[in-house]
Amino acid sequence: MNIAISNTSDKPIYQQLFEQISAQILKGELESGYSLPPIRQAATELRVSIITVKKAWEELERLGLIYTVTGKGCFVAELSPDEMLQRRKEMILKQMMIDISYYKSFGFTIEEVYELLKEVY
Amino acid sequence: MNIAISNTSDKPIYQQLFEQISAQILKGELESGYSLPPIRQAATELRVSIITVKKAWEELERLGLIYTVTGKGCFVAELSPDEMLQRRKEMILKQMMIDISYYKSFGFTIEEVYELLKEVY
Amino acid sequence: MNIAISNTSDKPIYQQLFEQISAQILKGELESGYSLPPIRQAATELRVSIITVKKAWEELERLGLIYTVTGKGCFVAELSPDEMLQRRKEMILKQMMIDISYYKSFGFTIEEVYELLKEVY
Amino acid sequence: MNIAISNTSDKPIYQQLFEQISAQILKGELESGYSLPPIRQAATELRVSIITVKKAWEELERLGLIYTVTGKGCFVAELSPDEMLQRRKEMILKQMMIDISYYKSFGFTIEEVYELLKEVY
DNA sequence: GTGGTCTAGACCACG
DNA sequence: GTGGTCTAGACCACG
Repeated sequence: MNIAISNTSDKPIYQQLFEQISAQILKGELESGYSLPPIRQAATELRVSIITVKKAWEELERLGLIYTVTGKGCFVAELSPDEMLQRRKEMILKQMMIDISYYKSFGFTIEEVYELLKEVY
Repeated sequence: MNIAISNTSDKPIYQQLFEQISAQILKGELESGYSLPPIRQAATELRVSIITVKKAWEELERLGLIYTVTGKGCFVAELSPDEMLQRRKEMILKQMMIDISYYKSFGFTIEEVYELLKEVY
Repeated sequence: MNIAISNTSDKPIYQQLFEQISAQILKGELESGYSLPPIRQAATELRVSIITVKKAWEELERLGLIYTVTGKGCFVAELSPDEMLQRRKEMILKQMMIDISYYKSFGFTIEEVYELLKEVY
Repeated sequence: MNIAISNTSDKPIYQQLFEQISAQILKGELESGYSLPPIRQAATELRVSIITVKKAWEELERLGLIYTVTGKGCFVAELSPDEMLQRRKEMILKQMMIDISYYKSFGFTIEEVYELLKEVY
């Protein structure tokens, strides 16, 4: 588990957990079949509440990125490279819709947005 | 006042108000000297609380986009076209930093992000 | 009448009027017997409400800096140089008490305050 | 929490709260990491509304004097002694500019102001 | 009529 | 339990 939690971020902790682990799974950094640490252990290591970890795990399961084997634990699901790319796109496209409507509301064109993006990327 | 409030958005109402009005000011749609509607009237029209409107107005004043004349009302501040462009950039750059770190965390390059942006813009 | 009104100041307009005129009287810039402009005229010149001017004039009269002759207008009161100095001190001492308690609350000594005052005077 | 609220002061309650707590932080009386009382508890103790406390806390956070950890509470930020002195100066310099222009308008020199200050300090 | 402030109480997300 | 937000209504100073 290579996770960085920020307590002062606007993002809820469970959301930070969810995003970072899903990214690791979809980039292949966590291989299919890999066993996630037990909730209690993860909570201790990350110094967050068990409830928080559970919420993140549930969201991962809901999206089919992990699956639970009762009594054994949680495991990274099997995804083809194509599926992984597709899912990665979905993860950012949903956010992009929101981001873009914000940029647009301030009157920026796609080209202007691209120029600014390059500056800060 | 051309404002659309979404109750389903996770953005607080005062934040929506602030963003929409600041965008209108910085795009020149509300000219300098223009008198914003009295907060009580705005609250009634938008069907929100006075305090909610006040909070948005306060943020606008804090950024120097409007100013208050006691007993008279709130007015759009005078900004040069250069300042307006600069401010518009500031408004989205701060958000862009956050957006980009999200895209990056899922392993996308600037070019890939640009391609996806074009699709949905 | 040499008055500068700020609409964006925190100070109420009538207070600005009162302070500036009392300062001019107590510094001898407006001599005793000098006739203040009629309220309506002052209001027009200064582009403020009649009520505002009236409030300032009332405060001046309350402190004995001007007096009203019914049907004739308002006139600067007669004050000896000693009285004028005394009154000037009173005007700032009252405010100083408030200012000092603020400086003190942030832990500054009189010497430190003096050093800072010199920098910005 | 050692706060004294004055209902006779013309300073708003939230401003009094802000000033007193910021002074305590910047003088080192509240150490970094110290947990401020929950806003609801503070509101009850100080017999003011939650929103009033919130407004003061927001200003403290805006200046970086405290930070919020969701679900945990508000904590005093970490500031070096140098930063604390710098911030303390900033807090009174802004006010000093206003105070001085008032003293000056009544014709007092810096030396005269200093003499009067010593009398009442 | 205008803004400034305040209250008491409420519902919600997060942990 | 913690903060975040919101409401409806109130009183006040200023003009």
